[in-house]
Amino acid sequence: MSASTKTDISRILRRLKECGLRLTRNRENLVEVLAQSKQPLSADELRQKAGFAATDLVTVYRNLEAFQSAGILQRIPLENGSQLFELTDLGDHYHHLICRECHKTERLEVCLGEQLSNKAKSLGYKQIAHVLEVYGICGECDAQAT
Amino acid sequence: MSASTKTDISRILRRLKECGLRLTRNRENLVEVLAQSKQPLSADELRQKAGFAATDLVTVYRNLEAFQSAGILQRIPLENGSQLFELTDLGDHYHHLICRECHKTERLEVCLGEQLSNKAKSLGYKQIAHVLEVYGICGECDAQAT
DNA sequence: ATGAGTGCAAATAGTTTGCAAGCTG
DNA sequence: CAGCTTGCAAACTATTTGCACTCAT
Repeated sequence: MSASTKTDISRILRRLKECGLRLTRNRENLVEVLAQSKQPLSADELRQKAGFAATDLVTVYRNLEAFQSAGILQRIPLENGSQLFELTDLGDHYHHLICRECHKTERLEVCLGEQLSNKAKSLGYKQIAHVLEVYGICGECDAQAT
Repeated sequence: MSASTKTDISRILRRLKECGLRLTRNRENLVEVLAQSKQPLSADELRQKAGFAATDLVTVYRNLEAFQSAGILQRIPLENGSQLFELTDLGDHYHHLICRECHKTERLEVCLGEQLSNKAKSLGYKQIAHVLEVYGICGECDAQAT
């Protein structure tokens, strides 16, 4: 895992460079935290885990935006309007089952991407994207709720 | 349309009453606006269309919350974290193709509800809900963007 | 050295909460 | 008349923007 994570990281950094983004301490940190996290993270969790380097939330947001444009990051919307962030393989994306309490997530196998895009295109829509997420209370959180 | 809308409205109001909600001028107005709108509306659009009665956005939000609990209303999340609201038939719900510019929406036929719920249940999740929305730029908005 | 990247402060948008007064059943 | 509803003001959260300074290339 750690070996493959390491190569993942340098591959991602290379990709960022190819997109004309500069390699900064902040960005390296953020990519590393994202790559090592087994779960999608909120902007603030990300800042905390990135330690001293990524002190400012603003920087986190701006870099997440840049990462998304570079096609290496996906946003996962929560029911309350905030979001989690997760690395993806170039342009790929995933759907999830998400606990609304602890934000633990599991990837779902389904994806209707093509079907939905075709429908949208046939109706004259451009720049199509879709969201498919399932929310619930996981076993642990439900137990804790007494 | 207007005749059936009228019966729709009284049926909905009856339902609210059954749920222990009082019938106020505000609520009647909101239900009427929602029932007559061919498109889902934002909280603020709803307030404006409801006219003099529903002056306060706070009241709109509180009533939308109540309507949802009564099972007659669905929230549609947008990409920016805000939401649109739409009446639904008791507990039913829909998925949409939504223009990110003008918020025009079309209902989609797909719904993976059962499949997704089963998966989530099998993983020990409770209080399961899901979101499936498609976003794009509709033909008109794309043309206007020049 | 040039312009992308950053931090700080402040603004924003959408939504929520507290509390006193008003209205429904 | 009890207590659900409402309005006003204010708080809140997540996110965005402006601007001067810094750093990667």
